[in-house]
Amino acid sequence: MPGVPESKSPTVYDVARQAEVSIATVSRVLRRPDKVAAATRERVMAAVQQLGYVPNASARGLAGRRTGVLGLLIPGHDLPATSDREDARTATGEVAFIDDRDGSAADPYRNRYFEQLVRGAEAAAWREGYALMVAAGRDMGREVVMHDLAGRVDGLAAVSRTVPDELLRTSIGRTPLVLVAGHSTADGDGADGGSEGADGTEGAAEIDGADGAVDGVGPRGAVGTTADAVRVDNRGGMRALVEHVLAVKPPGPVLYLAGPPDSPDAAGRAAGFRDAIGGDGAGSDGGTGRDGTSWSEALGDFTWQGGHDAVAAHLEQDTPAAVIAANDQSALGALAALREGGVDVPGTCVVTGFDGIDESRWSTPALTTVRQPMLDLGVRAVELLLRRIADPGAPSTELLLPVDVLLRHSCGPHR
Amino acid sequence: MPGVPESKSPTVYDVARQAEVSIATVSRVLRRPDKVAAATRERVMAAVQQLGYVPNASARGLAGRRTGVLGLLIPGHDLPATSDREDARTATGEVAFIDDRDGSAADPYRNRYFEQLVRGAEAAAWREGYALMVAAGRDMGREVVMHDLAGRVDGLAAVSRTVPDELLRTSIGRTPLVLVAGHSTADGDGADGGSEGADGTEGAAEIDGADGAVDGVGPRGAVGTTADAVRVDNRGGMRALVEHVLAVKPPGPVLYLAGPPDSPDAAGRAAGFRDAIGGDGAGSDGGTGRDGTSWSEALGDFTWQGGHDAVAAHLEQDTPAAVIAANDQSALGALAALREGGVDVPGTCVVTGFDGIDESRWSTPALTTVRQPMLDLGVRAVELLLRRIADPGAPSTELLLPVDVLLRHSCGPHR
DNA sequence: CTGAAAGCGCTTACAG
DNA sequence: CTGAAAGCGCTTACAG
Repeated sequence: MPGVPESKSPTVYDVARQAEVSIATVSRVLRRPDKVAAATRERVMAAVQQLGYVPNASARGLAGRRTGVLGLLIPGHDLPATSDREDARTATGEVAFIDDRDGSAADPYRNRYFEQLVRGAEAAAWREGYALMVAAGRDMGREVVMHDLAGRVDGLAAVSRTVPDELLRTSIGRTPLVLVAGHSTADGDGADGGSEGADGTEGAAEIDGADGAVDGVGPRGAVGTTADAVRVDNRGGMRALVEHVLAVKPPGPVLYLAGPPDSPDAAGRAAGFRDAIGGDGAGSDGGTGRDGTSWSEALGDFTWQGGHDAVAAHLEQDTPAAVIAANDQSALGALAALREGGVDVPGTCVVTGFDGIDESRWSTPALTTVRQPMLDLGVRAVELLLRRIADPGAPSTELLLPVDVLLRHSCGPHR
Repeated sequence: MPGVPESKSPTVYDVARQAEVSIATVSRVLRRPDKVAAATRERVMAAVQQLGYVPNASARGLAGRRTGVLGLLIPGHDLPATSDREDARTATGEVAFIDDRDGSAADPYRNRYFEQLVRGAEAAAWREGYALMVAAGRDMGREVVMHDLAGRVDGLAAVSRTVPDELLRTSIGRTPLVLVAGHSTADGDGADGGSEGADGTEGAAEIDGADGAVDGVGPRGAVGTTADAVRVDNRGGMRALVEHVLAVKPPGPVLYLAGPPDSPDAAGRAAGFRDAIGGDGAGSDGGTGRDGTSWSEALGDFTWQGGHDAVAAHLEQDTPAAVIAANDQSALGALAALREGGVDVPGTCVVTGFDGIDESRWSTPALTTVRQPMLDLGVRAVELLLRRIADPGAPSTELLLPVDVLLRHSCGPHR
């Protein structure tokens, strides 16, 4: 292969020499082909082909002051320990047999909630000519990951509460940032308090002190800077769902199975419930709705067990005609408690969830729920980020995405 | 905020000035802290903190001749058209109601098959100090994506047949490459022919002409270069599964529901079936196994419909005591055909699949199947890639990962 | 339409 | 242990 360097990648200089032009022209052909004479362009392209030239993204990023990469930070778990993954077998032909009649062999480490988000963001980014770099916040070293990411990208979309606001502030520096609605999925991560208005107003996200990176320990800045954000209409979705339930449920009282008090998602959904039920009792834990329906509230924690236990306890005093759960997992727990209590769903009592997780499709009966537009969330986050990058000084935007109600068997016939 | 530049990100020079050291020392503190005196190190770290310094990854990549990024190329679909995503509503409070009693509202664009792969690769990459950049091959512009990716990463893992080998060769240039086992999921993508031995030998993957980038059109190089590869033990998994089935199935003939002839996965699984059934007839489409079991083969195409139709047609002549399908989707189709034909599963006939897709858990009866270690596939691909990057001249490696058999109700009681 | 030249922000031998 | 200097491979005004 005469004249072709085997070991080293060709550079603009190699291409320029081969095409007998300057490196400026090579660059122009690659970036703004219309600015170059057709004949020259073809010579250069031929040289590019021949040499198998691939532009070095680092050099591009450095010279052009943009990386062409967007970052996405999502919650995530660490890998299962190697010993769990590998078992003892590595050789071919050793096959493990697993009794999975209960379906429990599904990977517990899987976090499906954000897969769609990633897909949406990824597609939108490439469509706009950006690559997407995804990082799942590890329990260990989130700051490291953040920091690392911040230096690699032109902008960062972060799922709310993936990292502490403090970290966002100091790590990100001047990197454009978009906050993406949090998640209601209970995931051991605990702290679900954060940037959304706890009253369900879902106000703009605030990052305090984003103005100064000088003092990392002093009092938070009095004037918070507002970041762009994309959220999901928790409140409107729950309102619509509950209005539907009130129209179709059997006569009798309603039980609202709430989420944890410190979750903004839970707060938004609770507000939607109150919007729909109306009447007195707003703010308290029970009352009579505007249509005369009597209702009460039980406290869940977004987990299956929490939902199960709360409903089981409630059943000892009363049998509801509807259980409105703040999320799917607790609704699934409620379903189990009702079954154990001999309550027919949806005949005697209808049940609804919120989130649209896979399990909601496969429960018996299948769960009526509100699906969050995770794909769109990703797309919008990228769009917002791009806007912010294009105009760093623009006023901050907050998008509230509409949701879908998925009608399934758990809320009975659809009159 | 006196002395703090608001608009421009601080560089090593700013840090050096603040800490009263040279930029070389700043760099050293960040990369090899042990090589710097403790006092100096602390001064520099303080300056880094104060200025909110974030290293520029492009500059690092350029100077250090490595990007610290690994690429992963997976098959993928484009985003649904905007009109499909957005509907007419954007305002809050507009909620769509969707009748999902049949569970069909699941996102058809979703490709779950690779989500685990990505997770495994992502986690492994970060663990090793690399970031991961994922690109889903778009129908349009795969080459563009590939090319773009190649310039951004230190190495690339590509799912087999995501892009044509030709493209791999010319686009990737000198970027280290690892091939990851293909997929058997029928996905409209069609061409499933490729790098695995069609006889089930699953030999090393060959990329022809990887030696020269000079001639993009001439005859393929006579000596193919072998790329590293990670594969899944299709053959061993199917063999183990079938041995189990032979032990538990009701008396009667076996039907092997094969995959498309041009699929290497299908070939590997078919080979595993023949290993297990033994006896004569190897290579033909039926015969008598070594234990006297009579068997025949029907051709499927990895789709539900293909499996359904093939089995429905078969039922007109014979009722099998076991249907071994080459993948889950066709097994699910087979299940439906058997139900329509009034054949009791697993009482009269047992059924098995291959892949471990979600739907296999939720079918009635739940499907016994072989689960591919997708998470591990991602982890191993990254490990192999890192090894290759560390030693470009090393002989190529091929890993064959063991699989799990998931025993569920479709193959009856487990004696 | 094209070229010469500066510069993007780091890392890394090489001296000392 | 620390600093001066070269250089990584591009892009982008600025001239012409």
